[in-house]
Amino acid sequence: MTDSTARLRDTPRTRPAKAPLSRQAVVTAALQLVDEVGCTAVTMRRVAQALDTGPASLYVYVADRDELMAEVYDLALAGVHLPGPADGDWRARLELLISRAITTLAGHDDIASVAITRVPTGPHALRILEATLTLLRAGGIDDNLCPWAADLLDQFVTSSALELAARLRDQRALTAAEGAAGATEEAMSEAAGSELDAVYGDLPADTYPTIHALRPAMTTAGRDSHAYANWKLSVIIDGLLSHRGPS
Amino acid sequence: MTDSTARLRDTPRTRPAKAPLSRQAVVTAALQLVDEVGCTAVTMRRVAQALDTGPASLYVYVADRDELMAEVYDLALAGVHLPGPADGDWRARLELLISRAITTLAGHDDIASVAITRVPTGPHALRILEATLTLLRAGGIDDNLCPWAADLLDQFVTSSALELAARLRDQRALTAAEGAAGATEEAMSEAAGSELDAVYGDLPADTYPTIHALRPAMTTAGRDSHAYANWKLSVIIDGLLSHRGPS
DNA sequence: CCCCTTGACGAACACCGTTCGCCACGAACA
DNA sequence: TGTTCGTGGCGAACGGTGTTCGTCAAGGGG
Repeated sequence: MTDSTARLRDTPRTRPAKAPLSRQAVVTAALQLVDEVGCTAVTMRRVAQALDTGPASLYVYVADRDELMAEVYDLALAGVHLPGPADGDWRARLELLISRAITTLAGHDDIASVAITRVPTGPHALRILEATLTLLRAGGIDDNLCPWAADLLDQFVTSSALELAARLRDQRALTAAEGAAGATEEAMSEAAGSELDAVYGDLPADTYPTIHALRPAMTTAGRDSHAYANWKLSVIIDGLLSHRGPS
Repeated sequence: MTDSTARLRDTPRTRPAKAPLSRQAVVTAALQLVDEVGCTAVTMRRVAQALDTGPASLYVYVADRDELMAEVYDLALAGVHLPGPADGDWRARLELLISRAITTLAGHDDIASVAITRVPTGPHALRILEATLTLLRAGGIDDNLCPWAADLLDQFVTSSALELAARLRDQRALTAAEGAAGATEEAMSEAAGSELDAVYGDLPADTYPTIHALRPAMTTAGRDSHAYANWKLSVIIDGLLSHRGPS
């Protein structure tokens, strides 16, 4: 008896500034948790624990885990600053916008994966879509093609963010393992080109002649460079421009 | 006693042609299950049930669920036929190869999602990579750029397959719901342009002027047409070609 | 002052991936 | 031929998940 009443009185006293538990608080805590433990490890129980409450309390503000993650996705996109006139012409601005979107999303682990299941319709996603469409129009892309082009770019952003996030993640895991065990040589070789080079290198030359012939260029060493990502983006924009004149 | 011996004698007699439970049998059953109930619904328990055994038996042939899905992914890729000389020049063949990869993958629900987490190194993935690289070289793409170009195309295949699979899935769910309830009007409007058009349509014109201006072209009606996917692919190839001359 | 709506939440349900340990079976060997 | 031993098959269980239900306390309206 006294125990329960004491606990009831103590709990609010121990946490007097406890969050009023709004929808925004839930989403913010979830995003922070995504950054700390990764996307798949963000469970309703952990989010609730971060707000020190029970899992059932979250469902007052959020219908699903999916809906929560969609909200987290849009909150992550809030960190993307739109390029301004000082950033150059339309093409420079577009490349900057896309690059920022990719790096920002990849900075929150696999959060971009929610954009695969459902088309994002949050305010920040729309803000970026609006900016993208404006820049494409400024580049002279045909009005009928702009939505398609924006969709293609969005597809590129999502997949690039996921790829980058995956690389960042197992790079982090690698350095962590390196810290634990002193396998410097193994860690070095894996960090440099991962075991993918070994896979391509050990391929029989008669079955895969072209892979074998291009093996020096297949190394994943230069893959993490910004030049690679920028090259891909410029390829897409060049392709869009070649479709500008004719419908 | 008699019960147990009877059961022991009956079980093999009831299932005399029971599969010897090989790795291939597990993977095949998993792929079939993917087609029937969808990717996320493929659980170890269900795969085991399809082979009428227990979940623990699968771990003799497969280390993880991840490894199983990776194997399923490669088995799915076995269904894409490589274009031959009769299919036209290098560009026509490349476009055909990419299109086939997308539609084949999308035909097995979200199976392409395994290509996001881990780089596919199965035999069929390598077979397709080999063909892609060969066609790119035939197109005059610089040898140093071919791996990058192949990676870009692969990224495009994966994301396009996931997008297409998602559309196929909730299109199927829609027709199923239509069959259950007779909401013909609602189903029609949703099937035609989904609720995405409504989202874009109800956007305030002052906050999102470009989206509003391009609204007629933003309709998702024509999005499922093959023309759309082909256009995106041709944009990428055009972009690659514009990088052909200079390094 | 009482009632009654509503947010908070403990407990539970159904299910998941994975592991442990036992059991029966087939082959190798005496 | 009899015995032992390694191994595939698998029942049972563990720790975890998303989600729901029914209860409970608090606060505003009558």
